[in-house]
Amino acid sequence: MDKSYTSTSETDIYQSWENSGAFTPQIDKTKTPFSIILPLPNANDPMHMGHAVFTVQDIMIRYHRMLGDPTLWLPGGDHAGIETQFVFEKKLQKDGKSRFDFDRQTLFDLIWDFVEKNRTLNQFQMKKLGFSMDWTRYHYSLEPAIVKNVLATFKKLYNDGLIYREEKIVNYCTFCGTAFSNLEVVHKNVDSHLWYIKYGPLSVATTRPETMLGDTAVAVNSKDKRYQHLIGKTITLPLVNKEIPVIGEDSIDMEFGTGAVKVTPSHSPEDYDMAKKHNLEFIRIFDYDGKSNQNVPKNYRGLFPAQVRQMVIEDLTSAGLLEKTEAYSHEVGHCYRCGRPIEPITAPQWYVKIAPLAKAAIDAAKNGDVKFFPSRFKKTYLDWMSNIRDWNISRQIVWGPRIPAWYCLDCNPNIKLNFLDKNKNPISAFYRDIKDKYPFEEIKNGLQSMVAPVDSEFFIDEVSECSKCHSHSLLQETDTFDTWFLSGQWPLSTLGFNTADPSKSSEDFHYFYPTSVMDTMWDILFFWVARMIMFGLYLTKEVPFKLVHLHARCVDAKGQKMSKSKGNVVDPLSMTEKYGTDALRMALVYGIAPASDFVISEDKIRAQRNFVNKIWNASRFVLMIIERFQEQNPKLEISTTINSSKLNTDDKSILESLNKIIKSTDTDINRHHFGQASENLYQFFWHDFCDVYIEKAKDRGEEVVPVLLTVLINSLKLLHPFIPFVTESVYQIIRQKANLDEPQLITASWPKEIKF
RNA sequence: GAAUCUGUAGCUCAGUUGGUUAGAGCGCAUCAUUGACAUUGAUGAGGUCAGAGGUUCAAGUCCUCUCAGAUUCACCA
Repeated sequence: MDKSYTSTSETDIYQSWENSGAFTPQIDKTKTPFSIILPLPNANDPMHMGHAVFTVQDIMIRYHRMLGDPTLWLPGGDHAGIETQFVFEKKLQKDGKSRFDFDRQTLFDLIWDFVEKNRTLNQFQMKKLGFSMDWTRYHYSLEPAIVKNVLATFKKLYNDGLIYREEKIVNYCTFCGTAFSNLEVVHKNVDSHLWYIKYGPLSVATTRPETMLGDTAVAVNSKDKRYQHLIGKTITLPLVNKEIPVIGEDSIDMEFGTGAVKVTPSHSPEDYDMAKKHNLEFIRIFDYDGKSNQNVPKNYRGLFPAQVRQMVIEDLTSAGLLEKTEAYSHEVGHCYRCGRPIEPITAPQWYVKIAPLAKAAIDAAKNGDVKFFPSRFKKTYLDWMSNIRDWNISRQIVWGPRIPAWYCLDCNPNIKLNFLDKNKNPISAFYRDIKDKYPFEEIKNGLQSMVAPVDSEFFIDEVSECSKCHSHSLLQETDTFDTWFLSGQWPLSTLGFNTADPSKSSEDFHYFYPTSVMDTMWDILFFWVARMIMFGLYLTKEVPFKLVHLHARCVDAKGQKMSKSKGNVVDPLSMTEKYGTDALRMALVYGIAPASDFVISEDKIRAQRNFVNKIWNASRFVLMIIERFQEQNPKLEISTTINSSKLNTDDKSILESLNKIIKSTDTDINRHHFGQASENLYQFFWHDFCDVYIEKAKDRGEEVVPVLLTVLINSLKLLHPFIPFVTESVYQIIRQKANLDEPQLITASWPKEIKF
C-alpha cells in the first residue's frame, strides 16, 4: 500500500460500483424498498456546495442498501424555466441581441441547444461526489413522456373545474416580460415619499403618484366624519379631469395620511379588491412592456412609471395641487430574478384553484402521512398552506411547455398578437386589424407572444379546425407553465405514473411510490415540496414521500448565502480535487445540525482529509502487522473469527466500544443526526481504535489479528456511507488478504452486534 | 405586522428524552517522535453555556421576560 491515501482511484471505484449494478435496485415484493428522488438540479447549471450537501441523501441510500433494502436514488435534471431563459437572455445581451429578435420557436430551439451542451455536466459532477444514483432511471424534465404527463394533469385539473383563466392583478416584471406567483416576489424596504395630492374637496396621500392617471375612485372609511358627506358623490380627478366616485370602505385606516386613498384598480392589489367589491372601472395605464398607454392623457404616453411620476409631480406642483411631500419608507415588491420593481398589472392568466388541493395536503401533514424533519417545519408548512391563494401557473416566457389551450383567431379577433413578419419586422397588433394583411402561416411561424382577452374561448385539445366557425386559424396559448407546475409532479413523472390512465402506471411506480424521504433545503419548501404533496395527493391519493427532510444550508465564512451574483461560491469539485471527495463529504456532515446554516471552510475539509488518511494508514499498519506475523508463522490463519477465551481486557474494551458505535450509528442515522453519527465514528476510529487499541497491539502477538480485522472491517462498513471511496479501496485490499466473501463494500452487509 | 431560528472555548460549531468534572475540529502552549501516519502522538491553557427570573432533587437542555443577531411569510395607501 502507498504511504498515504490518494484519491486518484475514485473514478475507477465509481465505475466499478456502477458496472456491478449496485446502484440499480431489484424489485423484490417481499422486501420494503427505500427510495429517494433527487431534488432535480438545473440541468445546465454546474454543481455548487448546496448540491454537495446531497451527501446526506447518499448516506441514507448507502445505509439502506447495506441493510439489504431494495434501494433507489433517482437522479434527474430540470430545464428550470425562467432561470434558464434568464441566463440565456443575458448571453444574448452580450451578443447584442434580445429575445425580441426571435420568434418563439427559434428562441426555444436556441435555448434547447444551449442547455443540451451543459446537460451532462452535472451528471459527471454528481458522480465525482460519489453519489450512488441509479443512472439507468435518470430523467430530464423536458422528456416527451414527462411533458405529456404534465399536460394530462393540466387537463385533469381542467376537467375537475380546478383550472380557470381570469384577469386579475398579477405580479408582473416588465423587464422579464412575465407574471410571477406571489412566492417569486421579493419584498424590499424602499425609502420613498408620501405625496399629498389635492383631489377636489379632499386630499389623498400616496406612494405612487404616477398611477393617479388610472384612478377610478377615492376611498374613505365610511365611519370617517370628515368625509361622510362625500361618500356617493363624485370628485374631479386632477390632470385627467374626470369625475370619479368617493366610496366608503371599512378597511381604510383613518389615521394614515389624510384618511382618503386614491383607488387604482389596475395597478394595486388592494385597490383591485376594492374595485371588484364596489364595481369600479378598471383602467390599465401601463402596458406589459412597462410603458404608459393610450389610457392616459397624450403628453404622458409611452413613458416608464418613473418618468410619469416625475411629470405628474411637476404638473401637480405647478397647478398648486401638491400639498406636501413626506419621507416614507415602505415595502415594495421586486422581481426575484432581475431585481427590478414589480409592476402590479391586471392581466389574463391561468390559475389553479388551490383550496381543495391544499386541504388534502394540510390533512396529510396533520395526520402524519407526511412528516417533517426537523419537526418545526410542519408548523411553517401548515401556516403557509392555510393562507395559500390560487396559483398563477402561467408565465410569459418561451422556455417550457406551453399551456395546452388553443384559440380560434376568427372567433376571438381581439387577440393581441406579437410576431415577426416574413422580413423579421416586429408586428404588434390585434388580429382583427391585420387578418387580411398577413397570412395565418406567417403569423404562426413568426409568433412571439399573444394576449387573449379573458373572455376568449379556447379548446383544451389540439384541433385543426374550429368546431364553431370551421376556421383553421388556431393558435396555441403562448403562455408556458410555471416551472414548479412541472417539477411539482416530479416524483410521479419519474416513477412512471400515468395521469391519463393510472392503471397503466409502471411497476416502478407501484413499488417505490410513495418514496421514503424527500431531502431538500427549506427555501423551496413552498415552491416545490408543498406542490409535490398537493399534486401527489390529488393524482394518487397518496403523499409522494413519507418524510420531508430539510438539510443544512451551506454559507460562506461571513454567514452569507452562497450565490453566483455575490461571487462567494466555493466550488465543491475543486475541493474534491485538492483533498479528495471523502474529505469534502465528511466535512459537509461532520458536526452539523439539521436545517441550520453552516460554514464550509477549507480548514475543515483539510481536517477531514487527515482523517481519511488516518483510515488509510491504520489499515496499512494492520496489514503490515499481519504480514509480519505471517512471516513468523506461515500457517497463520487470517480470519475474523473471534475466540472469546483468548481475549484480553483491551480486546474486550474495543469490542464493547465497537458494539456501542454500531448501535449509536444505527440510531443516529435513523433519526437523521448525521453530524452526530460522523462525529462519533471519527472519535471511535481515531481515538479508541488507532490511538489506544492499535498502540497497545504493537506489543502483542498474533492473537490480536481477529480483533484487529473485525474492528477494522466493521469500521469501514460503518464509515462507508460517509466516506465511500477510501473505505471501498481499503476494503478491496483487505478482502484479498483475508479472503472475505462480500465482493464490494457498497453492497456488503451492515454491521451487527459482535458476540464475544 | 406575523412566525421561526440563533446566542456554548480565540474561530467554526456539536451537545439525543433535563442526570456525574460541558465536547470536537481548527488555532495556541509545552514535550515526544530514526519503522503505520509530521496528513503523527502525549499533555495542557482556554467557557459564571447572552442576561434576569422561574419549575425541579437536578437546567446548556423545560417555562417567562429582556437584550443582540438571522431568516421566512405578509396586498396596506
